[in-house]
Amino acid sequence: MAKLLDVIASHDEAASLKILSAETGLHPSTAFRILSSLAEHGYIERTARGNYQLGAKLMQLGSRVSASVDIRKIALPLMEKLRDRLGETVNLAVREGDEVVYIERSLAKRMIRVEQIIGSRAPLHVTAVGKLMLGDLGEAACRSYAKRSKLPAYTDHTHTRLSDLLEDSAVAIRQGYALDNEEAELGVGCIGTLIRDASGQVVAGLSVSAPIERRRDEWIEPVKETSEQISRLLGYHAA
Amino acid sequence: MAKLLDVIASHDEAASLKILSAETGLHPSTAFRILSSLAEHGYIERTARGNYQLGAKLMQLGSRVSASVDIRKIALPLMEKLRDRLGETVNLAVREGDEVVYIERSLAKRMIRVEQIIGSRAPLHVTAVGKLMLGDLGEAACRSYAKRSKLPAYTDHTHTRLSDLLEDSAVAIRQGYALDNEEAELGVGCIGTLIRDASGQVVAGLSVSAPIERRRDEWIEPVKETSEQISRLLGYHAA
DNA sequence: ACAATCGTTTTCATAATACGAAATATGAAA
DNA sequence: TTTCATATTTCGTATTATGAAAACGATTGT
Repeated sequence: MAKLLDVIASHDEAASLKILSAETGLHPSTAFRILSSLAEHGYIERTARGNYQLGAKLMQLGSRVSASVDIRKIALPLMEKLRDRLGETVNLAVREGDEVVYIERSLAKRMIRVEQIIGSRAPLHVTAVGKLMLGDLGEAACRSYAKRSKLPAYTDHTHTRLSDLLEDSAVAIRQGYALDNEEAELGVGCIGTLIRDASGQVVAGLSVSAPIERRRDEWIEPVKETSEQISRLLGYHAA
Repeated sequence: MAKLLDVIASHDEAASLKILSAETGLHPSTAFRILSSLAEHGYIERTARGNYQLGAKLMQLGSRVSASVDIRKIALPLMEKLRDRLGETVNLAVREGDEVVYIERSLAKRMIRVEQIIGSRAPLHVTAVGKLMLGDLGEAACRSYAKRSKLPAYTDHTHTRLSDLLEDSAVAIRQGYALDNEEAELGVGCIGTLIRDASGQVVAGLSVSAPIERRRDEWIEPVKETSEQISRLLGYHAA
């Protein structure tokens, strides 16, 4: 049953019994019976042509999944995979007021590594993820944030001028990732991306942190991919 | 399995095996095995205390349910129940631009009845559902609509003054239902409510239409209840 | 219009496994 | 600790799922 639902979900169009039995490896008559039972309970629906697609019941149940099913549980395995691939610390952060809070991490297995404490905070404008969140909220919200926070400098690389911040966050959104060039702490560079849920809302941010001289542009794609995978697991699917 | 998922979904907190086996009528050991299997596949998760709640997999699958799983299919049975209860025509409409479009109906079984043609349209400000949609969008959008449409009169009951429309739609939102007092056609009265999906967005409107002299205030509650049921089936659950 | 073909659905004998009772383990309260 | 309630595992039996094959149905080509 799980195989069938996965295969149906993997198709954009409603799929035929033949395709489903082939891709799951189930005997057609077995697949047929399971599908009939699923359809009876509303987990899948049949189109006019008799093909199968996911059903409304999944929507109802899906929407009731407690928000407390932590993003962390879902993200951690993928974060570890990314950490192993890049060899550097990977962080998961959410927004809380005008700060990002680190809620999960996967530490680099190295002597010299960046170590964010879970629960630690940083203002939005000094982190890659925070700048993306600002960019996502739009220029007005960004201006308002600047006014409230006064854009305090954490290092001499921090964007303390509104115009710089606006430019940086707008570019970040356009590119789908943000850099942090020693803006929070000297010697530390980050690459950050956003994570969205089923409703398209930004719910978290993913970032890799490394000593600035070790950071590589080649990491951008892997980080983007990982955050996209996490978003998909949370139900996001690009417009 | 379906029973178990339904019972889990019906609880706000994670439920124990005892509760689940009792409420489904399944033998505890049977329930245990099914739950274990569901958990293995991610359809449910276990809390630290060993209780069961819906899992992330349902979110993923739920979000992939094609939008083409028509609201109509889900709504029609409930519309028919409402029609049988009130004895009058029930309509389902969605917004399209500055109009509502009727996409489904359940006709009264009477000689004299209101008959909307599926696919027919009406401007927002002359229908109960349309006024609710305007109210939901807020005052600014309502003003902008009035400017664009010029609020043409369909009968001498139509609200053609912006102030009347603003007042009416704001009241409608506050009450959770709207009336149409011969505003679209003389002799026809409606009671309308909104339908929302899992993300809380308004996706459709439900209305009962009857000759104005037959319409009763007692119908308001049944109409509200029915639209709430449909919203729940679409995954909406009140904030 | 008819046969042929392909995909779906049903039937049926058999093999697999789900079932419930009971035994055992776990953990919270006394 | 001991006790009690709930959760988990075990095990023989009964139920049900399975795949092969047949029946059915729709679509395509002749």
